Order: sequence, then C-alpha cells, then structure tokens
Amino acid sequence: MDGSAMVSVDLDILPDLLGYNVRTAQLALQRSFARAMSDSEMGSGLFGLLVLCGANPGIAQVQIAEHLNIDKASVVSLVDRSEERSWLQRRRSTTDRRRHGLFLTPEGMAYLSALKERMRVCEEALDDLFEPEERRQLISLLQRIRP
Amino acid sequence: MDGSAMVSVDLDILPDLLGYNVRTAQLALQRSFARAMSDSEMGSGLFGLLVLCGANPGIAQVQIAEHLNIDKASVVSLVDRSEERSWLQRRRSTTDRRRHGLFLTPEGMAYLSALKERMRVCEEALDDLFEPEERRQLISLLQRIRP
DNA sequence: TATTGTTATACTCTATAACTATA
DNA sequence: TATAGTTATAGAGTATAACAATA
Repeated sequence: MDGSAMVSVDLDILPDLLGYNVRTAQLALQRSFARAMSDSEMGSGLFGLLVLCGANPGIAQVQIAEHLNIDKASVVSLVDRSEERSWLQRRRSTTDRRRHGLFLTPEGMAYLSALKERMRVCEEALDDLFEPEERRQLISLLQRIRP
Repeated sequence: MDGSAMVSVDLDILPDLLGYNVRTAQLALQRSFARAMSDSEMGSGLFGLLVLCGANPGIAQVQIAEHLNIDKASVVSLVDRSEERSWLQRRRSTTDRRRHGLFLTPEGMAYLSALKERMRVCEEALDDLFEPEERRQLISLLQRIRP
C-alpha cells in the first residue's frame, strides 16, 4: 500500500493561515454544538435569533441581520421557523408600520432557558482546553476580526 | 420610528460564547477571502485541496478528507470540479488499486501559485489587527480546538 | 428616495447511507 | 472484513434581485 508510505501529510501553508485555523475550529465547535442540541434542528442562526429576541423584546429583523452578520432576507426563514414552532411572534409596530417587532412567547422563553443551559454545558467542555485568561484572550483576539 | 428608541442591541450571552465569536470571525474571513478570489468560484475547500495536492503529490482522497475535516464523500465533488478545470488528475495507484493518487497538472501548479499569492495579500490585510506575537497566540489557541 | 420586510431562486458546503472494487 | 472511492439524496445556511408597503 503506497499510502502508508506517505507517513504524514505536509499541510504546507495551511497551519499559518488564520482562515484555515478559524474554519477548522468553527467546524469542530459547530459539530459539538449540533451534538449538544441533538434532539432539535437547532442551528447557530436560530439560537442567535432567540437569544437576541429574549434580551431585546420588539427587536426588528434588520437588527437581527446586522448582529448575526447575515442578510435580512436570510432572517425571514429563521423567523418563519421560530413562529411556526410558537417560539416567537411578529407584531406589527404601531409607530412604524414597516417594522415587525419580534417577541418571544412564554414557550419560547422556556425553550430559550433550556437552550442556554445546554449551551453552558457545551462551552464548559472547552474549559479543559483553556485557562480562564487564555479563553478571554482568545475571544478578545477574535473580536478584532470584524465584517 | 421606535427602532431608534432601541439605541443599542443587548447581545446578552453571545459575546461570551466561543462558538459565536469563532462563527462571526469565520464569516468575516470567508467574505474577505471570497472578495480576494472574486473572479473564480474558489472556496476554502477547493483551496485546501489544491494546497494539499501541491505539497503532497499522489495524496489520497481520504487523506484530504481527514485534513480538511470533511467527509470523504464531500471530497469527491471538490476533486471532480478540479479535474474538470484541469487543475489536477486522479491516477489509479498501481500498488493499491482502490486508491486514486491526486496530482496537480502544470496548469494547476501555476494556478495554485497565483492563489497563494492572493491569499498572502488577503492575510496581510489582517496584519493591521494583530502584532506578530498576538497572531501566533491566536493561531495557537485556535489549534487546541480539535474535531 | 430610503427603509423594512418578503418572495423567489439558486448556490455552496456538508452529511448520511448504500453501493463497487479492491485489499 | 475493512478500506477507498462513488453515487444519490437531502438539508442547512446563505446570497442576490426584484418587489410591496411604509416612511
């Protein structure tokens, strides 16, 4: 077998690229998140939407788009799915009728609590990898990379 | 307009989550990469494939999958596209006929050189954000997050 | 004119499962 | 039995462009 002759693969420039390393880490985190949320079809977009609605009742879709860094058109299907599952409601604003304020339902609030707890466990699994100071450092460095 | 009444959005727990920060950074990097590669339909998977083939002539698809952290089935279409564009060739191994060794063509090698140069420029744009030591630190911390 | 939300459409990336051919 | 590659299928996630309602 000539594959085993290639004892190890030369990754060339990849390990020095921020893009490659961030992508690899993101794939790993995304999968561990998906495992933690296994029962549902919860994704990072849906999770972000619920968190933002929970902390900002009446938030507009365009603000969701801005803070999740996705297009406003992409927000629509996230909101549709959440509304179908009765996690949130669109309510037409009375002062600006173009705007739909987003509000969690009681079920949505309860579900969000459970999600946050699962996320806490998920993030705790990473505590083995980093000292608290290292973790802060990592997040602070990542936050310099902005759209 | 009642949206302007919401002066700033409360991001709640999101800024403390590694997952959110890595995802945000990755979206930003992915877009800047896509802009830099604007003419082509180059993506991170295709780029990684060409780099690995360039540094490891005859590498097997299963090894590509392992190092790009994707399923071997997902590698097939990347290789198909690259072969259609005459960037690489599959060659059946003579010693293990299950295996397809992957080899860059001369065009593929030339194209990869150009891609690497564009990537260098792309990564250089990040030098404003980090001191060299910070950059090393960031990559080293990211590399602890493994599949 | 500009903004908010929507629809329609399409593309990328990836996974899973079942298959083949080889080992 | 196990491995390398393939096919077929599906789903998540996102973008773009054109549009209606409203400001």
